[in-house]
Amino acid sequence: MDAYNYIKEAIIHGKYEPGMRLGEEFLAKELKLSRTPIREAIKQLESEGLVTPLKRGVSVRHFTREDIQQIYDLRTLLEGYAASQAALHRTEEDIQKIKKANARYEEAIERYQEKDMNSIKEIVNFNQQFHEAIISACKNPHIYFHLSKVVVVPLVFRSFYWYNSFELKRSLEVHKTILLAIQSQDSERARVAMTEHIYQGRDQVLAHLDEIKKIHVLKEDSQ
Amino acid sequence: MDAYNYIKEAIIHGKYEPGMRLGEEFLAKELKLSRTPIREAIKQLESEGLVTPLKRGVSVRHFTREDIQQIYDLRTLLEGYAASQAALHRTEEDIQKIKKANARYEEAIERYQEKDMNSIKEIVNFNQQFHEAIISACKNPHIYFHLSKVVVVPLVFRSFYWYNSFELKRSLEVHKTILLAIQSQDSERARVAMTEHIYQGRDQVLAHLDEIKKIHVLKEDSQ
DNA sequence: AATTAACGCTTTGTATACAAACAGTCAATG
DNA sequence: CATTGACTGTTTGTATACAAAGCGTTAATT
Repeated sequence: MDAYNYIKEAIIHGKYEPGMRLGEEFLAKELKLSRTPIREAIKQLESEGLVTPLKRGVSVRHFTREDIQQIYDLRTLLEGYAASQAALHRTEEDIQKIKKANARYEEAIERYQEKDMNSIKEIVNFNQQFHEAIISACKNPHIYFHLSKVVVVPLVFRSFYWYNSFELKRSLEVHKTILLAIQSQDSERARVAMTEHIYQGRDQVLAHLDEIKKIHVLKEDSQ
Repeated sequence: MDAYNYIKEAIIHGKYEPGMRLGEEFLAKELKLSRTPIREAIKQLESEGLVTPLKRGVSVRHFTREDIQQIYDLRTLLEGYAASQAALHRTEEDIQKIKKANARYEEAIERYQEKDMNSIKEIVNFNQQFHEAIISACKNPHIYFHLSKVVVVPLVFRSFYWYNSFELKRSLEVHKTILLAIQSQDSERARVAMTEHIYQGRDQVLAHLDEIKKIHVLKEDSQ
């Protein structure tokens, strides 16, 4: 794995906590690389907004309540639109992909063990596949490109950390509603259901924002 | 000016044409720098989508008709939303800023000389200030952040290259309509007017897409 | 005692050297 | 004649060395 993805994952999973300073030398040692590739990775992360520039170096970005409100407003707008367009332009193949992702999501939820990192990673991953399948079904690759930067994965990951079994199942049901709307080309319903779904995710993030600053990464988690 | 901005400007103004390969060594000579800072700049431009990765190195991104359609769809969605929110949340100060930008825009249009690069640059610049003033009036800095990446400046620049005096004045009138709607907190009107305005810009780009591949950068333009 | 100047240490920015990967060419072989 | 293989030159990827800029601490002066 290259420097960019390594650092990104570390931020997503909370290994590098919000506010933590990321010195080049430090990262170079951590990844056993020289500073050159590290610097390039940092530049990219900076342009995505995952780290914020300091007077010297960067630190892991910290998101305030207000940030989260605003980011999710943006996300509902874009992903709601994507869902509505997907309903209009989806092919049979798109539908199969969405179904498949959601089936895997369902399986992962059944296997779910509270607060187990690998279990969460799995769920987050299939959830992401579901959303991405819809976004790519809208036939506007530029939406996909930009949404992948709007969706701040650390926040999504945190929201799943706090889901309980019931909430996961509810989220699964909403996924099914969205799928059905897209399948039956009901674009407005798809938009509204997606919008509501994302707002629920936002509420989850906001509800648990203060509880801990860091999700503890367990030993057995690091491969 | 740093490597990133230099290359970006060169792409915007057509000095580096779409499809042109940008080798590190070449850019290093051009900017009289070593490859190290060049590479960092390229990584950033890549993550913004201004250049596309090749098997080896990158080339200046070429936008197809379809790309332009899709990008502008996205832009209307976001900037239409921004205008509607600006209408709801604008302060008196915001209005003054928008007015001021538009006044300068008007002056620049009066001074306009067809196909003169500096004249166009000036107009593009004040137009941008107008749009940015509205976006920042919507009080969601994340929208600003992402819109600045959605709005592909090379395309905007090209569209202005082809505007004639009449079209510029019409665009000015639409600006005034948008301003009025924001001032009177008519959010839906602001959204619709902005959306229409951007679609007009898109039509302009599409209409002249084939005419030339490159806008010739005049000697006296390079400072 | 407080303010500032200067020094040294840490960290980032840039250049250069070297290693690795890729593309194109030419020759050998079926 | 086409296809494959090795060779060569070019370009990117990484490491390291050095330059420049920031920050903290200490010492000197008021």
